[in-house]
Amino acid sequence: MIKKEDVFGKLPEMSRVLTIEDREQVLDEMKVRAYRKNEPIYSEGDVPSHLLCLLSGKVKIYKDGVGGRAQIVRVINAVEYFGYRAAFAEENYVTAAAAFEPSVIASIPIGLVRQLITRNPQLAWFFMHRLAVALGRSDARTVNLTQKHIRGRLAESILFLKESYGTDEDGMTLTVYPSREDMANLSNMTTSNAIRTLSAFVQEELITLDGRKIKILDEPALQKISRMG
Amino acid sequence: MIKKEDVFGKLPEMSRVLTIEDREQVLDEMKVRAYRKNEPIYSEGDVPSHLLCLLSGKVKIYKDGVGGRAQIVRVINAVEYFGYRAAFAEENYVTAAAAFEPSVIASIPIGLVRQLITRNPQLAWFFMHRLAVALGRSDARTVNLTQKHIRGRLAESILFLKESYGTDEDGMTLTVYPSREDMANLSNMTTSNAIRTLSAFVQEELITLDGRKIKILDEPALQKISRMG
DNA sequence: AGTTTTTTATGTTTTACAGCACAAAGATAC
DNA sequence: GTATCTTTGTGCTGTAAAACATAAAAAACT
Repeated sequence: MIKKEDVFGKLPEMSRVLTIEDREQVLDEMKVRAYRKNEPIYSEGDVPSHLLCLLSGKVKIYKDGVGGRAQIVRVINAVEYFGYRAAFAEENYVTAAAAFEPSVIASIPIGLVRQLITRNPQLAWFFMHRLAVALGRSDARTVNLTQKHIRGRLAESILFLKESYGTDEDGMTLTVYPSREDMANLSNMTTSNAIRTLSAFVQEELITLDGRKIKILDEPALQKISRMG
Repeated sequence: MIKKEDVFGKLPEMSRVLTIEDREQVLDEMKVRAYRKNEPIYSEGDVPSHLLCLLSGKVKIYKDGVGGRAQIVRVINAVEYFGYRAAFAEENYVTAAAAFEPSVIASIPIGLVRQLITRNPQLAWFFMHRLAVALGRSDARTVNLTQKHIRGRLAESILFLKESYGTDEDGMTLTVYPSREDMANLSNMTTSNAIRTLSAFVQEELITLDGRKIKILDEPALQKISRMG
């Protein structure tokens, strides 16, 4: 059983800037639930009703495109808010979210969040900052995914996962275990090509693979491949 | 000569929600200048110092990618704010901006804007809303540009320009006159292919071309091509 | 344990698109 | 008014990556 009192202290910024009364209201209205691996969290077209906060686990935000091919547009790491863009834009979701691995997620009704933001300029600035950073990343991603060649895109995805989720103590082994299909959906390529190109990277001793475990052997080389396209 | 007093009334949201004192401060610190066609407004890597507002004209936001190929990520129509993402993210610009056609732009120091936002929840919400909408568009664009085929991407760009800048009284002729290279940079393709595919659309009587003037003849067909990829 | 389903792997074929090359038409400069 | 530069237009060639086809391996289910 998850205690909401313990959860509140983890919420970024909110635990820092809210008044006592606001804290109590958040605690009162917040819900917490666990998601199984690959379990959907929300879907394209859904009406956004809550601000979500990933307390533990890993989440992917993706968009289904032409011919059922999905593109992962963003990944979420604990402890981070997500799922608020659509609500702030007053739109339905244009993306879907699913758990990469078993995850625990807190949700706070969006109406309450909007009140808090109105009352609290620090919190407003916090979310503006996050949105602005995300938009910059998204624009960069658009260009990278469209202009780079397969090897460049895959190299970038590997580095992106390292950036996003970090590594084991060895500093080399990714702590996320994506399927080949996930790698393809990150890198805008078919699963076949993700498999093929990963194999090529192993051959060239840039990485090693152990099932879904990816270990980076030559990060500078990957960076170069990513940059060159 | 442009009178700043006349300009203030045009500024979205600000002219509506600011206090008298804040209005005066904005008027005092605001600058207005004109840009010639294709003149750069800011460049990738620049430090953002001002909130910009396009008073008249048209602006493209783009990013240079691999091999000098540019990708237009967003377009701005009057009267609309732009150039604030980087400042809000506390980053340097990751994109560049240039005038599509002769344009007049007001600029307000970003420090002042941040003060206004802190004092004024309505204004904060306004910018959050804009950022959230832009992020959704950017994510959608990522998928469209990566997954659709050339014809789909070009059809989408034509519809995108219609959405963004509108049409003449006939409801069919775009009010923006992009070069073939602009069309290519919007649609993630080479200039040759933009030319070729535009010609194909003319052949198929989906559009007519008169120099850079694009007239849509069969919008439903273009929408279908855009959707199908 | 055995059966089915999913994931990974690899080879082959096809094609969409980039990359030239070149020419004509327009725009800009001198 | 001629020369130069830019933009537009078309044809041809090469290739990167998708599409398709199997098969082995791993995982999930009975």
